[in-house]
Amino acid sequence: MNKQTNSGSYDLSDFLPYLMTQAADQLSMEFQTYYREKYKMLRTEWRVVFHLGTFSELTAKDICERARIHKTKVSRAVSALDEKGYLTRKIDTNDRRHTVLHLTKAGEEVFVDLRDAAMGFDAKLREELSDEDFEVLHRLLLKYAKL
Amino acid sequence: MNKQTNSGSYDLSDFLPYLMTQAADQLSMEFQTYYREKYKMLRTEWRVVFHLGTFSELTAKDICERARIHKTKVSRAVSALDEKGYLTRKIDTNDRRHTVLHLTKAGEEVFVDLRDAAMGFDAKLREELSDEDFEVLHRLLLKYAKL
DNA sequence: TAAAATTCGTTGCAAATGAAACGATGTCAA
DNA sequence: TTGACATCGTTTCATTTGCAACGAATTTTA
Repeated sequence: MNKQTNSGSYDLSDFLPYLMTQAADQLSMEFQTYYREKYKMLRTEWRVVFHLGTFSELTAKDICERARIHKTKVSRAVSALDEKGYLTRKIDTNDRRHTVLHLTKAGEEVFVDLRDAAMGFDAKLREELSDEDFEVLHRLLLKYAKL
Repeated sequence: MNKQTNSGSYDLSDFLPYLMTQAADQLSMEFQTYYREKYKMLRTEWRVVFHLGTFSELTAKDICERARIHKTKVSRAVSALDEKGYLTRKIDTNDRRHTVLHLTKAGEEVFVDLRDAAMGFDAKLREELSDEDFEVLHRLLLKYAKL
């Protein structure tokens, strides 16, 4: 019924959180290499770019909530992207605690490139799966991710 | 056909590596809290304990390969576990570059407790899934994790 | 067998992370 | 009003990580 190698013993690969973490790490590797090498970006930076590319104008807080990233990490990612010239920050005149972010032209180009790369990678993965397998996987991951 | 929220736009939750990372993070959270608070252990430390508990005697190198963890991290985890009194190190007399590790009595108790907690957590997750869903999920994760 | 190369594990250093405190701003209630 | 509290984002500090260099032990090669 299950895939234990030693009869009676509990294997780490039976532990779903472990197995999923390993799988996610393997799947993320290739794409991570791409944005790290091509744009010298960290994971949080690429996620911020993605959210801004998709939703145009967001505050750091918005990104924290959407992406479930701690505000410290987002703050540093935003600073790094600002220094790279990929986004601008504009203080909200209605509530000066808020800073509205949006991508520059250069940032937009990075977004388009990375989004296309992600879509291509995704399409490739999907081709290897039957529709049924994909449906189950996507549904369960969505459920666990609580997105 | 797919779950996009904005027609025509590509959502991050469509990107399998991202979605799986988020799901894995959510699933790992509860268990992580358990070993962090109860035993002040880091993730790598619990994994080392698990491998030693399962396979009794291993070198640091063995653990690196089995768990796909960098030797630096394993080295530091082993040192930490040694200081906590959970394992012993014994230089291999046949090849003095190797150090054979194994759990102490205290380490064994930690292993049993954590393994049981993991099994319980796993069983709870599985109850919520149909056999078909579980089969698909487990098979695909094993495939991607390349374990 | 001597020199070069390899392996195992550790260490030093720079980068990345997490938690808590902070300043600036805004809200609410006395 | 003004004083207490909440929010947004940054900064500081301690911890964790990744990379490269290293020492000791062993194997390979010339």
